[in-house]
Amino acid sequence: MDKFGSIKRTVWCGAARMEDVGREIAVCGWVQRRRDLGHLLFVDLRDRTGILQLAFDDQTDRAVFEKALSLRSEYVLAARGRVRERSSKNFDIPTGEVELEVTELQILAQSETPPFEIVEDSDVNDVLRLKHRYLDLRRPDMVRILQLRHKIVKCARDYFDEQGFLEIETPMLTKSTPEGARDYLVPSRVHPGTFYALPQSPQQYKQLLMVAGVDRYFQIARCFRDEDLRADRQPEFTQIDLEMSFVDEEDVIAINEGFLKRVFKSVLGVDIETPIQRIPYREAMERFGSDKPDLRFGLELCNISDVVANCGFKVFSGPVAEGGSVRALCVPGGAKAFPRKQIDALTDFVKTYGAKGLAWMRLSDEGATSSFAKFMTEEETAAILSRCGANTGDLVLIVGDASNKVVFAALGALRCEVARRMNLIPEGVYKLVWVTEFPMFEYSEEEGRYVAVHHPFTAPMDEDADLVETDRANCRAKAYDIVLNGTELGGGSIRISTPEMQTKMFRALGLTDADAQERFGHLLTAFKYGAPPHGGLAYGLDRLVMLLADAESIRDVIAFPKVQNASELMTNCPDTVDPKQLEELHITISAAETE
RNA sequence: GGCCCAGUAGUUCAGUUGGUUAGAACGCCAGCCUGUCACGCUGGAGGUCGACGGUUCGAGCCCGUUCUGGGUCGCCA
Repeated sequence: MDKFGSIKRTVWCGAARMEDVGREIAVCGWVQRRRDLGHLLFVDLRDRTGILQLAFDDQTDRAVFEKALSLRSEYVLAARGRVRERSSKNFDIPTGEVELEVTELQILAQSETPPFEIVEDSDVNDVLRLKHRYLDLRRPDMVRILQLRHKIVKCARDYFDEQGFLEIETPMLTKSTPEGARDYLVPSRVHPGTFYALPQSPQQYKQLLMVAGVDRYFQIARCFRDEDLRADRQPEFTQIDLEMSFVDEEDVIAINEGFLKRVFKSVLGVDIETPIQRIPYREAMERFGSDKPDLRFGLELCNISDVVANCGFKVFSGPVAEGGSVRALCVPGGAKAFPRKQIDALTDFVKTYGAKGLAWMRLSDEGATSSFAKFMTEEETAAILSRCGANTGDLVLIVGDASNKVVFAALGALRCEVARRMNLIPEGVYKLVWVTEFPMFEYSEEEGRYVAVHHPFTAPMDEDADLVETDRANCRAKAYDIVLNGTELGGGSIRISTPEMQTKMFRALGLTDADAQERFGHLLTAFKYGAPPHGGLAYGLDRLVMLLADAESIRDVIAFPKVQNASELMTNCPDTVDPKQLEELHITISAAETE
């Protein structure tokens, strides 16, 4: 092994070009591959910018050649030499017209044979990749994602800085306000029996910054939620978080359309159209069965409740009578695309969303066939087809349930599934939409009370302000989500900024004034000292990177992600701790897992 | 907490109806090779078939349990 120092890098591996021919340069990197031709030896040297071929032969310098013979995959090298034109060129890589004729070689580190090859588009399983994430991150596709992520964050910093925003850090050790997601807790040593919570978002702090007169704040904010993971959900994630004073919805939306325009242009070179389309929540649910509709394809839902309200088929008439609905998805050309077996699979699919079944109707040249023909008159069947606008060759899929929530969930998901199966989703298309006028409250069966759909600091729409007290079910909020291709990228709202309305809000959520004071007293008190009207938005940075990088999993866009059970495979955490640490924290473990 | 999927060499996989000594490619090791670039050629090493238990004359294959991962519903103010 050689001591580092006498060879210092002058250029990155990926940078060498024809115009460098004749220049003396020095490069550093890892051995990607060695090609031993006997009296001639080639080594591909890789750093994060690319690959440069090093050339050795036994005539020029015997000692350097012998040293090169000992090289193996992933050895770390520093090499100095002269750039020369290759006698046979490789036009597949950017540096492929040149090579480095090495005159001085240092081996800075040896490497064991890595557990998997460091190559692009590796199909090695996730466990192995994550256990050796430092190797996984050497792969060019991972390097590109890290760079893309950096670029997006840089773009956010530049843009919001230009718009007069101050980047301010808010605490990681905060007060637990258990409303919504589970908190990660941190025990206090100094105050026995008490706990900090890691922030689920900087929400309250950023509002307090508005009271402080900061006016425009943003932060690349790490957030924590102790809930189960998904392909697009990690317990520890990052938001681009911002808040503005003296604004209404239009101002927040305008600033963010500027940001989205900028980030799409600078990262993907894509021009997005502004203003971005807006759809009220109610309409999004009716048309797409989702509050984050994917607008890259059609397949809108159709309400057939009134058509089937009095039909003989109880599966349809029942839900309508019970206050639910029956809705249909008309699939053009679906009659052939979905044979019986496929429809059975779709039935299983909708059942996962709570639907009791999936009714279907095919319209072919021979007429209509359906899963419910014997329960219905021809007129009733015809009425459904007519309502759906079904043509010959189409398939109509129908879900009815006493709960509209189930109908929307099942059909909203089915709509996307059908589009996937029929390849209706165009690639390289970015459909952004603002979903607005979210309901303020949602009744939680589990808790037996109304809970905030967004969060309890969201302001009601001006025309619905009285409904906070009188009709929670129909009260709408000044809340908006930005949705990209069916994924919620971010969300925000205009906030409540008076103690009176905030107090009303807490009461509406079933909190006593004493509870509200105990949990949110800081905010209520702050609002007594002159809170400007304010609002903001937070993006899920990881999801944004995922979509722009076209990554399948959120793990691919986070340097050191956690796996589904929220552990981290490389460092093996969470882990037990020394009893002494627990003692200092005044903690006793009551039910330890037996190892 | 529920449901679904996967686990065979270092890696990615194949493995017939349950039947002799579990194969391939890549990687690794050794030898040969002066223009390769997924170098080539020759040879070699490498396996607790995730684990445990059961059925069977016999299990990589069938059954049960379990572990590890993935997806998803619930959950995610």
